[in-house]
Amino acid sequence: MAVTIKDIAKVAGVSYATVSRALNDHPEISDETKKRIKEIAKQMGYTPNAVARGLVKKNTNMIALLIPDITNPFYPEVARGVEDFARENGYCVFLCNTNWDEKNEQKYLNILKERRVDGIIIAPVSVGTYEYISKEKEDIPVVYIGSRTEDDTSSYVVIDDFKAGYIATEYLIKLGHRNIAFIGGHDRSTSHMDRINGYKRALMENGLEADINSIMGYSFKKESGYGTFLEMIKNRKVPSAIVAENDIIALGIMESAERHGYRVPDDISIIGIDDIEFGALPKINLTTVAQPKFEIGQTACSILLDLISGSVDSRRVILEPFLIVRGTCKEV
Amino acid sequence: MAVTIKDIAKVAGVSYATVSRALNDHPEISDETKKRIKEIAKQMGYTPNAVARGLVKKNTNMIALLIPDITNPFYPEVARGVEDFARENGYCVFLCNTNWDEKNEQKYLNILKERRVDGIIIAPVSVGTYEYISKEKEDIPVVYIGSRTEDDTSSYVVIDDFKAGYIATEYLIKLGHRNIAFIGGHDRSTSHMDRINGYKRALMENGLEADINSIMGYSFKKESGYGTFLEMIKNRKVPSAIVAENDIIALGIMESAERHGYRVPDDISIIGIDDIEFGALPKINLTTVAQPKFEIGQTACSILLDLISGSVDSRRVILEPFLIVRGTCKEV
DNA sequence: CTGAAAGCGCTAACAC
DNA sequence: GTGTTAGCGCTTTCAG
Repeated sequence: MAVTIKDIAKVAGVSYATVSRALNDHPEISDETKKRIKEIAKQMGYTPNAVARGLVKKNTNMIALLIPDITNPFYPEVARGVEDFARENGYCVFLCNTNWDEKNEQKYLNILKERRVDGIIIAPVSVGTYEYISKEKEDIPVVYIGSRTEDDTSSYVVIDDFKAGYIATEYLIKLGHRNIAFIGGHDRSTSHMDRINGYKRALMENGLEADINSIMGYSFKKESGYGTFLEMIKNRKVPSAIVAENDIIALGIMESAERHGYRVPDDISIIGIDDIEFGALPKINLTTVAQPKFEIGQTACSILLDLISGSVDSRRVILEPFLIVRGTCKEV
Repeated sequence: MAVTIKDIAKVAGVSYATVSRALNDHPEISDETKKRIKEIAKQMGYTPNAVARGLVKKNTNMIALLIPDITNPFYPEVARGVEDFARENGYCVFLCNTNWDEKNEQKYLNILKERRVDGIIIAPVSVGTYEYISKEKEDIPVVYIGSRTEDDTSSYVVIDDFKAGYIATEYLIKLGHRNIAFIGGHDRSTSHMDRINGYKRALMENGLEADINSIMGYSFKKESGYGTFLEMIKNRKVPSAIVAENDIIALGIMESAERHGYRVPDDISIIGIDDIEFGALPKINLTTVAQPKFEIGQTACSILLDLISGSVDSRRVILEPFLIVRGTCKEV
């Protein structure tokens, strides 16, 4: 059995309240006693029990970060931002991978609530997450990332997704493309809808039609890019350029194109959104609209800690996306 | 304040022990009362307090996974294996990114101990981790991944790293290469030493010299590959082929080669170890020695849960690496 | 400056 | 089948 403050008290010949105070550096304890007790604690190999402390203090100094896909390099970079900020402020982050599954997400949310984490940062699987979370929100602070809410009592950190879609499309248009498709995920996502709207707007402003049939895709994974492009080939509807909703989808499209005899960017131009590290490899050289990933994580964590401390009620931050021109788009 | 079992007891007109038993499906409680109490609990929005339960039950149903680099796609895939297995068995996994920093690692280990996680799976930053952990091992079950220990009281899951280094080098030799360098991380890692020994053995068995100067690198990150190859160029010591200790280092080497006028595989052959997803992209097409990533995670978690339940004392598993021939190596 | 004692929310004997 | 009670390890009034 692990050693407790009672054991220490016995050895030190003081009450266990004194031990608790000494170990927590309470000002009312004499420096001498503090030093003596800390010494004894160390020698006895004492490890404070955070579970017991959590029970009485009603906080755990743990926050959770729920992400849908740990294998998409976008999220690890966001996680780094969260972790860095959390660590500097004495919080420990519990990283949970929901794997794009609402069941998993709900389960984690439940467990996290039971574990009494102090707060949650979540990149929701879909807008369906909102109604589920809204119930608990009173109990536990939540910051959304990559997904807006309509109300102004929630907190979130997003990029201007409309603008991201717009920038990508506009760039392609300026390159002379007239037949531009959009391949993305499902429509139960605010960022998806916003990006599509940005895409449509850019088309319209340039007198191009936003054909509904040119908006495709089914998930936020690489396969969606691969499979959807394959579909296009089969249907003989390969456009001259594609806006991919994110970089891994873009990578999937490139892979599919490559394997079926289409050269990028000679036969088809592709632009992504996110700016994941692997897109920058010279062999890939993916043109993309970047998100400030690390900053998203940092900002979200900063807001969450403010929420926890009660210094703010809610905060919504919209960061700016920016174009990174590399080699997967070509003038026509 | 959250609702507790006492509140429920009051409403239901029973003692709170009864509530506890009903909620935990104890057999001694009549089905009727169970149903009634569960109904009341639900209506009152009760969430069990896992902190309090943890205090008395002395377990938390949480395990931790410590990885050195969440941005190396190798680890997320291992994490998926751990998570899947853990989830199926009612455990929650706490993912911690140590960022190749021993300080962070120790800090996490401490926090985890205080939080009384039931067990830990760790890919150590270096062999220095061992001495630090050995102290706690009696208290809390630990499974190492990607790193062996000498003693036979520890548990680990690794691949045969010697063989991985050997297979990679032998393949290059069979392709006709005579001047083969090795670029890897630091030597405070068992997998590093093993892979190098495999590399050396393959060279020796084929009558080639294992020149100490051809073993280079300084970290397990992409930069190590990039920078080290640059060094080779400067020193006019570019070999005809390189064994990279892992795939992201290989990617770094390829990037460096590419940017400095070396074509892969025409001017230089490169083989990696790991088989990360991005290496399989057609534009990259990295030849590599694969590790069963998901299986490593699964197996480690399975062992850990056995350790926790006490059904085994320790277990060491060595998985087989296997060659995946793609396009970055060429016959000379 | 330190001790005594209550209590955080829950589980698990031990009664009845 | 259900209630009573002790106690998990700790923090925090309240006394002194």
